[in-house]
Amino acid sequence: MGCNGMASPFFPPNFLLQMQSPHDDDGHPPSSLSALLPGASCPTPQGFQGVATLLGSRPMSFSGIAEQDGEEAGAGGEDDLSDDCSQVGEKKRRLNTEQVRTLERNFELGNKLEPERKMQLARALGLQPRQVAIWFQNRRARWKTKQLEKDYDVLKRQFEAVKAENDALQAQNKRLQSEVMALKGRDAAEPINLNKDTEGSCSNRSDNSSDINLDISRTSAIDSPLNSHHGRPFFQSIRPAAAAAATMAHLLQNPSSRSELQCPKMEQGVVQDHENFCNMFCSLDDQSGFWTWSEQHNFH
DNA sequence: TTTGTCAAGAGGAGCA
DNA sequence: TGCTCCTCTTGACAAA
Repeated sequence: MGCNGMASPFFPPNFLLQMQSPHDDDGHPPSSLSALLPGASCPTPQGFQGVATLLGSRPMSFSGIAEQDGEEAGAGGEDDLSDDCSQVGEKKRRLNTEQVRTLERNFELGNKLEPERKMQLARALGLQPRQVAIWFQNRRARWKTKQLEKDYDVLKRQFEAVKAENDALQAQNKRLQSEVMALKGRDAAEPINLNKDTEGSCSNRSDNSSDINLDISRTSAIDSPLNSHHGRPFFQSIRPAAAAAATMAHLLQNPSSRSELQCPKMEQGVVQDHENFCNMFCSLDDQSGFWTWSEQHNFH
C-alpha cells in the first residue's frame, strides 16, 4: 500500500505513517485502516471518491469499524449521490477510532489544514477531503471552547485572590479608622495644651504662630498630608491614622510636659490651641475620606 | 425520553 | 471569484 508512503512536498514520505497508531511502527498500515480501504490499494482521485462513497454508504458502528456486510456496502449506488458525493438521505456516522487518532495527531502538529495535507489525510483515512476539513473545523471549535473554559478558570482564581486582598485591606482600613476615632474620643476627654513652648507669652498670641508650627513640626510626619492634601497623592507620605496615633501617643505619654503647658492665665490660648489640634484631626477626617476614596477608587 | 457529543449544513467575513 | 475559516445550527446517535 504505497499511498501512505507517498512523497509529499509538505511532509516526509512516512509522515502519515508516523501519524498512525503506535502499533504501526513496522510501516504497515493499521489493519483497521486496511479494512477501511477494501480493494483500494492506491486509489486515484477517482478511485478515492469511490472508496469514500463506499465508506459513506456503509453503516458504521461507534467503534468505527466498517461493517463488512456486502449488501450494506453495496447499498445505495452512484445514483443516490448528491453533488458532494454524499449520499442522499445518508445518516451521519462517526469516524472510527483510528481515523480520529490520526486526525488528532495531525491536529497537534498544526490546527490549520493545508490543502496538500488535507488530501493526504483524506486518502490515508478513506475520507472525503471535505470530511477532513470539517473535522478540523469542529476540532478547532472544541479546542477554543476548552481554552475559553481554562481562561475563565484562571481569571476566576485571579479575581478571588484580588478580592481577598481587597477585603483584607478594607478591614485594616476600618480598624485604623476606629483607632483614630477612639483616640479622638480620648482627646475630647482630656484637653491638650499645645502651647507648651510659649509659656508666659500668652499676650502675644498673634506673634507665636511659629510656636504652633513648632509643635506641629514634632509631628512633621503628618504635617505634609494635613496641609497639602490637595496637591499630591496621599500615599506618598505616612498614613494619617498611624501618624495621628503616634502624635497622640507622644502627647499622652508625656503628661508632665502637657501639664506644664497648662497656664491658668491662658485659657483663651489653650482653647485656641485645642481648636488647632482639633482642626488637625478635622483635617485628618478629610484625609481619611480621601484615603478611603483612594482605596475604593483603586479597586473599582 | 432526555441529554450530551459529534459530523455536517448554512451563512457571513477575510484574503489573495 | 473562489477558497478557507468562523460561528451557529441541525440531525444522528449513544448513554443515562
